[in-house]
Amino acid sequence: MLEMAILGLLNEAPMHGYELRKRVLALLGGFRALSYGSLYPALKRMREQGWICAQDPVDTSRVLPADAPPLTGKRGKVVYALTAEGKERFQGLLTDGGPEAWEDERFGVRFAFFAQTDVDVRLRILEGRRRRVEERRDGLRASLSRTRERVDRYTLELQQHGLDSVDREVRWLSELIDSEKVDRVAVDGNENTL
Amino acid sequence: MLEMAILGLLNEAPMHGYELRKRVLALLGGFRALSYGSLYPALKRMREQGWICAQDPVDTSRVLPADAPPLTGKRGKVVYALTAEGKERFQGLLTDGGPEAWEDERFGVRFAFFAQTDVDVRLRILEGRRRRVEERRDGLRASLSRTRERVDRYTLELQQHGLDSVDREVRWLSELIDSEKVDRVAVDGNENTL
DNA sequence: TTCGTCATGTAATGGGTTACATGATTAC
DNA sequence: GTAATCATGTAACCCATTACATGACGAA
Repeated sequence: MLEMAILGLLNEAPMHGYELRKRVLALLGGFRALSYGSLYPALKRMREQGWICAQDPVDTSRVLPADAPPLTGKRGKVVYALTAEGKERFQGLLTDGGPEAWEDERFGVRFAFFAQTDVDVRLRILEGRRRRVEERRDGLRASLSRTRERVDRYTLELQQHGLDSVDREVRWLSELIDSEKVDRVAVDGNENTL
Repeated sequence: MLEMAILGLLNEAPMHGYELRKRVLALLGGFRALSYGSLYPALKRMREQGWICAQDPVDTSRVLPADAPPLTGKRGKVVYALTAEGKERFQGLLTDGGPEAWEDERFGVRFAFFAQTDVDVRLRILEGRRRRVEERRDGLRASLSRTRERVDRYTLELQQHGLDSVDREVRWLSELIDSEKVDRVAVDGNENTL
C-alpha cells in the first residue's frame, strides 16, 4: 500500500520525505496516520530495491548510493525520485487488476491512481470491489435478520449503521461502474457492449 | 481491542475459542477478519494474566493451569471462562471513557458493550468520538476546497465519498447523543440539564 | 531567543496475518 | 469412506506505531 502510494506520488514529481508524508495522507483522505517510523524505512527499502534514488543534500548533482551512511551531523532535505525500474514497477502495479486490488487496504490507493489506469483494469477493480462489499452486506443482513429482537439497542444500532454504510458504498460503486461503461462504449464503440 | 471483545463475550457466557472467534466477528459486523493466529495467543496471554481460565477438555470438572502443556495428541474443546480478576478487568474497561476509547480501533468494541456501560461514560465516549470524526471531516473539507479544480475526477470522487461518509457518521453520532441525553434527563431529573 | 514547524532518521515493540500441523465430528 | 466443517494451536513474518535522538530555519 505504502509502496504504491510512494511510487505514484514520486511519479508525478520528485520530493522529500516530509512532503511525501503529507501527500500520502492527503491522498487517502487523511484516514490513517502515517508515521516517519514507517515512511523512512520504506524509502530505505525501496532505495535498496533500486526503485527510487535519493539526491545528495550536499552536492545536489550527485545521487546517494543505496548503502550510504545515515548522514549524521549536518543534514538537509533529501529529495527522492523514481528510477527507470521504479517507473516500470509503478506501471506494473497500475496494470495489475488482481484480487488483492479490491481489498480494503489496497483499494483506496488503487483508486487514487485511477486517472492513470486503463479503463478495463478500472472496471475489473470496481466490479471486484463491489462483489467484495456486497458479500459483506449480505453477511451483515443475514446476521441482522437472525439476531434482531434478541439483542440490545446498541448492537442493533451498530449493525444497522454498518449495513447502511456498505449499502451506500455499493451504490457509489455502481454509479462509478455505470459511468465507466458509458465512457468505454464512447471510446471503443462496439465490443463487449453486452 | 481483542482483549475487551473476549472479556465481554466471556462475561456473557463461557465458550470455546472457535465459537469465540465467530462471536467476535459478528460483534464488529464482520468488518475485519480474526485469525486463529491472533485469537489463541491472546487467550494464552489472558490465561497467564489470570483473567480467564480454561476448562480441562478431558476432566471437565478441572481447570487447566496457566502453564499447561499444549495438549498434543487427543484434543477436545477447551472452554474458556472469566475469573474474578477477569470480571474486574472488564468492569474497569467498561468504566474507562478515556481518549483512546473513541479512536477508530477501540470505538467499535466499546460501543458493542454500551448496554453494560454507564450513561455518563457512554456520553463521554460518543461526544469524544464525534469530535474526532468532526476533525477528520473538517480536514477533508479543507483539503477538498483547496484542491478542487486542480485534481482529476477520481481523486475528487474519492475525497467526496469520504466526506459524505464522515458527514453521515457525525449525524449518526449526534442522534445517539441526543437520545442519550433524553434518557439521562428522564433518569436523574435535574443536574447537567444545560 | 525561543517557539513552532520543517526535516531525517533508528530502535524497540506490538499486533496482526499467513502458512503450517494436527485431529475430532458430522453429513452425505 | 470421504468431504466439509469444527477445533486447537505454533512459527515465521510483515508492517506499522511509539518513543527517541538530532538538527535546520523562520517568525515573534
